[in-house]
Amino acid sequence: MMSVRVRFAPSPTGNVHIGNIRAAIFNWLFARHEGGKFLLRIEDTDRERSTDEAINTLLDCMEWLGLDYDEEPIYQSRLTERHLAVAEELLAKGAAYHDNKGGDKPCVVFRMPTEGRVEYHDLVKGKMGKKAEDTTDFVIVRSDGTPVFHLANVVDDIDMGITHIIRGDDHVENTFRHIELFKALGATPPQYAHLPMIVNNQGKPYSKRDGAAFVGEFKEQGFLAQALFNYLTLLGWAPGDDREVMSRDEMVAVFTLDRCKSSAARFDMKKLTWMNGEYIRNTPRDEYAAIFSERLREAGLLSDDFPQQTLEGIIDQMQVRTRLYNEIPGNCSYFFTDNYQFDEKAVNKRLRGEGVAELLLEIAKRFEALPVFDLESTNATLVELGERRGTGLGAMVHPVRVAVSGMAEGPGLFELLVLLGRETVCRRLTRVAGEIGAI
RNA sequence: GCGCCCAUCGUCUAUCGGUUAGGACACAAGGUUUUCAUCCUUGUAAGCGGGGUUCGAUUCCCCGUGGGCGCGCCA
Repeated sequence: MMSVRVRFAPSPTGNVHIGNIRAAIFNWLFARHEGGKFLLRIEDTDRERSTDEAINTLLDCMEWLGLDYDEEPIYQSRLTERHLAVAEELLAKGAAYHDNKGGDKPCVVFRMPTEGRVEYHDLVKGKMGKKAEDTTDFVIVRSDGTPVFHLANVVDDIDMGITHIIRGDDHVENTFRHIELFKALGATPPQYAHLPMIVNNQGKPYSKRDGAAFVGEFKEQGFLAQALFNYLTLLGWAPGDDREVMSRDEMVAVFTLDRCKSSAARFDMKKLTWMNGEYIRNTPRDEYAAIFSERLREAGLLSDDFPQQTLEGIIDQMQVRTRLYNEIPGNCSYFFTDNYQFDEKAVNKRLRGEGVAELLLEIAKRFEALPVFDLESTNATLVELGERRGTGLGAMVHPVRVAVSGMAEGPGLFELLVLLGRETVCRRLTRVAGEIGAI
């Protein structure tokens, strides 16, 4: 049994599209499951776009996602002579011919069969085929003497000993051509598996206009590599049981191509975000703490003299509530500065009511008078006041939360108050009481 | 236009002829007159249409419909 060799063959343009990286992930999973090799071939024949920077971006993305490859990357641009030699071979065999429909110099065109059928068995789509008369000849060497994708792709796959080609749906038509190319070159065509496209809300291929479309953008927005990897794996594939959040080892253990779907999958940012939150909650606390602090320092909110114990308490409260690392500064700036933003809806709902200013001042006064300012005492204060006024605890809690944090969400109120400290809480309550109309 | 492919809750999916069609996201309600960006419970919600094959079709076949992809010098 020949051992599996698959490849990821991106053209380095500076951005790696999620559709492409999903194909890379599936290749990687397949190789690891089969105990085969996962190879990287950089199709850098477009010298204009294939800069060193673009190649480094590509390599960074793969490293970030943990897509380790098994042999030195192949750079297609260095193989041009080989491609052209093969074109000559095809010409000599009569499998290709010169043509100059373009007008200027002739190009080399590969001859497709004219009778019979071109068929292959797709590992995810099943039996595929079309009549030879429905196929058309195609250019393999441009009139400027450079090899075209089809030729280079097939020649390299032969030379690299590729056994399985796992790629996007949009290559199905090319497959009929490529198979004939393999045959004309006396090579056995590899096995093919075509993955469904990742589409947007309109069912069109997912592009930059639909939001983050490149791996780098997800990284920048604070998505975890593991979460993106896991989410993408579930687009067009399922383990067969009810598992969704899975470790890499689990996925490798059960990944097979026959469990891939053949219909397009819609990209759902909400589910990815949820999954990212799952991964963040499962991140070791130390690791989360480091990232948390880093993000706040970047935002200019955390200084070195911030009390460590308080910071630890904030981290405990925030880790379970973080879905995206980028949300961190915006979601808890109030812990670090008096200059926090007020959410307009929350203000309107909780602070605009009659008597709220007076209430906040009353609460501040009672907090000042407490012997100790902790969870129990602050809680008791508001419960008692709520009873005394006959309005209940809710009428106390919400205005206080919005006043001291500016938002309607966050840690439990009493945890929040204790972390902020009596001084800060009272200062804010007093200030907000005086400025309600101006907020 | 021609060719190829696809079709289960709003979304991602399970089901490989017999299920009360399951799970997850999202949404809604409750726990909670202390919030949700956490947690628990519950709920709403699906087989594109028409023919066959079969004792029985979401599942197999055909025809429609809808969508995607491709159609000689992008990759």
